[in-house]
Amino acid sequence: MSKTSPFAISLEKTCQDRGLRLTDQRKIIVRLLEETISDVAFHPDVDEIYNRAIKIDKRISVATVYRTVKLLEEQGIIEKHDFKAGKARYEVSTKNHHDHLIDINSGEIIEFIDDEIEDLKKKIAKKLGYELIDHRLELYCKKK
Amino acid sequence: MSKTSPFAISLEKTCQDRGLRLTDQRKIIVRLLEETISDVAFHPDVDEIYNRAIKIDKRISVATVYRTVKLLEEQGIIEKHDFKAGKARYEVSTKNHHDHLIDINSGEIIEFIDDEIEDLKKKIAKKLGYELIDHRLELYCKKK
DNA sequence: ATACTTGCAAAAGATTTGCCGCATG
DNA sequence: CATGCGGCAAATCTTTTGCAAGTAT
Repeated sequence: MSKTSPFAISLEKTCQDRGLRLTDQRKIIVRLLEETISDVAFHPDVDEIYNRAIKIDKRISVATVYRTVKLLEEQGIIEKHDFKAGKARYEVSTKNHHDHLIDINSGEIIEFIDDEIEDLKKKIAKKLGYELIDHRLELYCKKK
Repeated sequence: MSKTSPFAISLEKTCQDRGLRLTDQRKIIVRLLEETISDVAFHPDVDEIYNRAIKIDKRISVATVYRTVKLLEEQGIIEKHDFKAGKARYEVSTKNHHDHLIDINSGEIIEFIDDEIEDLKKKIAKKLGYELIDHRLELYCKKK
């Protein structure tokens, strides 16, 4: 929160600009999600967000977290990931698309960007007669 | 069933070799899954398998489909996919790893293999100090 | 014979939703 | 003040599981 990343134009502001009502609970959730900008390895699931949230303000329910997270995703403000674990994980959308490497032992998530692979994705879609809209690449690895 | 693909060494045989008990219901499920070999666009979910199965033999339950599909996956005989739709989809494992292009309008799934991208994956993992164990690349596209 | 499988229905885990009082813009 | 939002609990959806009975090897 104090550490401002170049992307952190304040999600609260972004939400306001989109005309989303800024309730106390949304402010808290949005603030927590903001941490995923500076902490690239932090991809919380609903429960993690909820548990952190109630520590700040008890007047918040899981339902609200679910609703907020869904709303923000529809707005393209955050992204939903699945990482093979049964529950969804979220992070703030950044301008530059990145992929994920998941440490299958520790569960740690590492983000990476590789232009070469991004180009290839587009090229492959094109070759098959499609336009690339969205994509995901996940590398499940173990430490050497 | 009649059309034998080069990979179809008969899954039934494979199961036997692994010491899996071949019950009537397993035979049916396995036979249905075999179709994912010849029909590369066919990635059924549990319900689809179940619905086809009961047409062949009523004495089969969804629970068994879930149990069988899980068993086969643990054996590495089939693969589980998630494709952003809430439920898991399955296909028989083939020797050569391939990726998926999902038509976001029709839901159609296209498989493709690209050696260049496979190499890149390994290279990236290595660069980050990891060994690539598993990976998934999905391109969500729309027809041009 | 005996350990593994199955069906059924209940349970579990994640996510969604109806209702109604309440807060935001 | 009006519309949208939140809490709560019930409802959904997918997947798992306990139990008693049946079956493959």
